[in-house]
Amino acid sequence: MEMLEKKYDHKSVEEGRYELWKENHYFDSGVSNGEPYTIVIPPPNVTGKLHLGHAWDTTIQDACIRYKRMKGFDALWVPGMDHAGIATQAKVDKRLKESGINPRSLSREEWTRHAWSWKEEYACNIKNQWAKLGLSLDYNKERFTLDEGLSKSVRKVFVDLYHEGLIYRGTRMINWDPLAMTALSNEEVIYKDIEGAFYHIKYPIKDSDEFLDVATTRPETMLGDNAVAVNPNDERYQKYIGSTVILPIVGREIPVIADTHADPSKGTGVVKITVNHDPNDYEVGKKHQLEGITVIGLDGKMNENSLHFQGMDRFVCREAIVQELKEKGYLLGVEKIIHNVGHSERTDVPIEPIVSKQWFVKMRPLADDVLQLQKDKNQKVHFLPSRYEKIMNHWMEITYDWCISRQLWWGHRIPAWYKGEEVYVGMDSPGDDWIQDEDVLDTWFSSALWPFSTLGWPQVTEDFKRYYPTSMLVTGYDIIPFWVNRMTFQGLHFTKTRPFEYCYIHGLIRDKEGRKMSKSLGNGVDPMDVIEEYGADALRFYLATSTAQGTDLRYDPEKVRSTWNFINKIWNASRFVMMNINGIEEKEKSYNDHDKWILTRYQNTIKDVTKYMDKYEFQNVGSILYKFIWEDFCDQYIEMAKFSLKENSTKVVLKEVLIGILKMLHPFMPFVTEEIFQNINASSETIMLSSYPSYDKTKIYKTEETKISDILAFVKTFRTLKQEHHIGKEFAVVYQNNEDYSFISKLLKLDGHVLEEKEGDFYTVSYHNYSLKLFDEKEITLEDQMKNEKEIETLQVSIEKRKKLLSNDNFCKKAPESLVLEEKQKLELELKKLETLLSNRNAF
RNA sequence: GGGCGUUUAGCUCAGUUGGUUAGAGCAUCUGCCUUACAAGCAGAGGGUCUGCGGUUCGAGUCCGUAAACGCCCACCA
Repeated sequence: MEMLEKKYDHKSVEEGRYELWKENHYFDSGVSNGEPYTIVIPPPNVTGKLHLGHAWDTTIQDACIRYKRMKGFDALWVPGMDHAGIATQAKVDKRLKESGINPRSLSREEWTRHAWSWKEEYACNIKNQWAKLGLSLDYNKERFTLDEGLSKSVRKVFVDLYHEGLIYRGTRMINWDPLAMTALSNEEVIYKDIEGAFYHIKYPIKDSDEFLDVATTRPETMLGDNAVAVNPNDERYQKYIGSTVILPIVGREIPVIADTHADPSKGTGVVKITVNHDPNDYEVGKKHQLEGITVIGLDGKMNENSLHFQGMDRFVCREAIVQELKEKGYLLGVEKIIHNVGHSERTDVPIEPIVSKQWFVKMRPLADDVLQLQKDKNQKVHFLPSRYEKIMNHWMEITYDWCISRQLWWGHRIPAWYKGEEVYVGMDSPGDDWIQDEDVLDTWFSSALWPFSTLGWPQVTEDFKRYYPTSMLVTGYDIIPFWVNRMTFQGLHFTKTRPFEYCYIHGLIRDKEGRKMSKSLGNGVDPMDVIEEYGADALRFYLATSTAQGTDLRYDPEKVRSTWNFINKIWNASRFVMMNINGIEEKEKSYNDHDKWILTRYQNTIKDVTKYMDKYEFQNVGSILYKFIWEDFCDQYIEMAKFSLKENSTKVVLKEVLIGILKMLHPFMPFVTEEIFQNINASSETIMLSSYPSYDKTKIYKTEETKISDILAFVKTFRTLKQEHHIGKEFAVVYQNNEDYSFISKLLKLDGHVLEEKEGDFYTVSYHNYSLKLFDEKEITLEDQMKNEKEIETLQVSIEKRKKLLSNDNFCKKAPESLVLEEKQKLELELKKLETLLSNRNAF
């Protein structure tokens, strides 16, 4: 046994440990023949560094995996990363531009080579960060969304869905990102409140002096207007239905149509219809057979249909048009408003609704299957906390077809080939004279298959058979619509089962003021910096145990620091144990009272911790362990053990309880627990593969536990009284009776203070069966008496309340018997205490 | 418009089948260098659990209602 260093030094403890674990294959699955327990990591994007949110997310998973592994499960944690289409492409383009290369001047093949080298670089960074965090990932199973196997499953899913009629190609109005120059799904559009205006424009009625007041937030689209609509029931405008208005500036004639889309209560009740630039108008246009005119191009600039505005950016054009309308007398007014505008999730530019030919997944049948699944208690995905199930179900109810094609180079190429008008969808090219679709699939299309594609699907591999469906998925609530929902319907459709039994949802990490961590606010925290300062163990324990399931976490460095203190405490307690267990005999049958006290509490701790680990309530695990270790083990037991260090039983108990503590902490603080464990066992055996403590009721000693607890309560009463009355070193005590006072004397360090008998004023200190007289040399002051009186008063109130409660027939009849008994005992204790206080009063 | 969450000590948060003296960390106050740890030890103070109403012998916990803050979804010419 090597002695530990005097101080806990997280750097030297963590240094090199991960590499040893990895080399020794401790992370490998398939070693245990226990029941499989599987988690697939939410694959981080290969676009940058891991942030605190990743650290949180992966710590939770690692804690689960390590716990289950110690419990004898065949634990598999699948690592991997996501190619992150738009995000990565944007980063690669940016880097190319910075080195003076126009990314679009490269061929697709050349560009892709750059992207892969980017991927290698960032994947390497991420793996280093995983190592720093101590994640026990099985690297034998590592996957990347663009690797060969996963690409094959992506194609298989596409092809199958196509043949089932659940994927189709069609011309629809979609969300277009003019900066990334690609289509987006509805989920990738973020609505933000921004300042804008209602522009009231005069649309003159043909051959008349009259006009219609049309309000719009997007005047630039008027160049493409196809009609003006009023509600058929709106009396104000009945007479105009069927007439013609002249589009200002443009001079084009467009009809006034009747459609319920026009809401009489909104604006002026007259709405312009721009079929090609608004989703609602698009629908109206279809109904009324209006031919759309596109005026904004894919790059967000006004196109050849926009007169002298051609070439202007859409927002520059807005200003220009408003100016011209004003000059020509068509502008009736401008009304400033705050309105919601859709922005691209990735590039943050306002999205442009455009009409385009894209690939879609037909959602209704797939979503209905999930809704059906969730009605089956035995087959459903169980959310933790359960309220998040509603988020998924709601999405499944309202979802519309998913636009899956992206006009990018980085991703899975759509397995569709064209020859003239012919379309072929299949796993491979049908021949050289066919041209493959240029587009790639939405990143989430491949992510949706992650739980099973990583395990070898569509092949029915050994891994797939053994580890699928997975046990648990851990992610933030913000990812539910993008990922959890899609994994669920794809998993269900293709594997006929839920992809994971449980879905553990955590919140977002915020700063101390509750703001989201973001680059623009500059309030982000790099987990690697925290690890440098306090170590991965402190960060992990803090992250895993600080909040209840599903709630946000306000990051507080002070708490990481206090977790470091906690580890330092464990470190020092371990040093104490190791200093005092020389010559230990491992077999021991007889224990003294305080040994039995801690053994009993230790067993109860195992029971509670196991219960909460199984329920994934880590907050509770954390507080139980913290309290047990710091208060029971360190503050109380170690102090008592100092009286019996020569006894083998105490050595055995110190070692047994410490090892149990290390094991229970290990899922959260893998490094330091391993370090101490190996030192104390003087072997290279790893704590990772040791067995988790299990509850043993034969080691519960109720009588002794109660007795020592009473003694400790008595000791506390004594100390409180001594401090409150400023009793210094000169004092004397006289015992009222003689039971167990040698133990109490040691705890209170009373050597030399105990007298047989003494006359004069004294305080009585008592708790339960223990009682003594405490004499102080200095006079008892008025202040002391006041304190005593105040205590008597509050105690009397409490006694009255309890008496009243116990005399309530309803309470005695309806409350559980044990509670009534407990109340009676409490009353008894209070009455005894009152007696003591009253006798103190008499002494004054 | 539909839904969800939060509101508990100065601050950040626990409190999961309702049980009567509501907990922790940090901060504050007092006394201690007690040989594992002063990043520590021994004590103390601090809360009418957002308001109102209800169910109950008993409510931080369940029900109803109001408010503040936050989030999600949908719509917004």
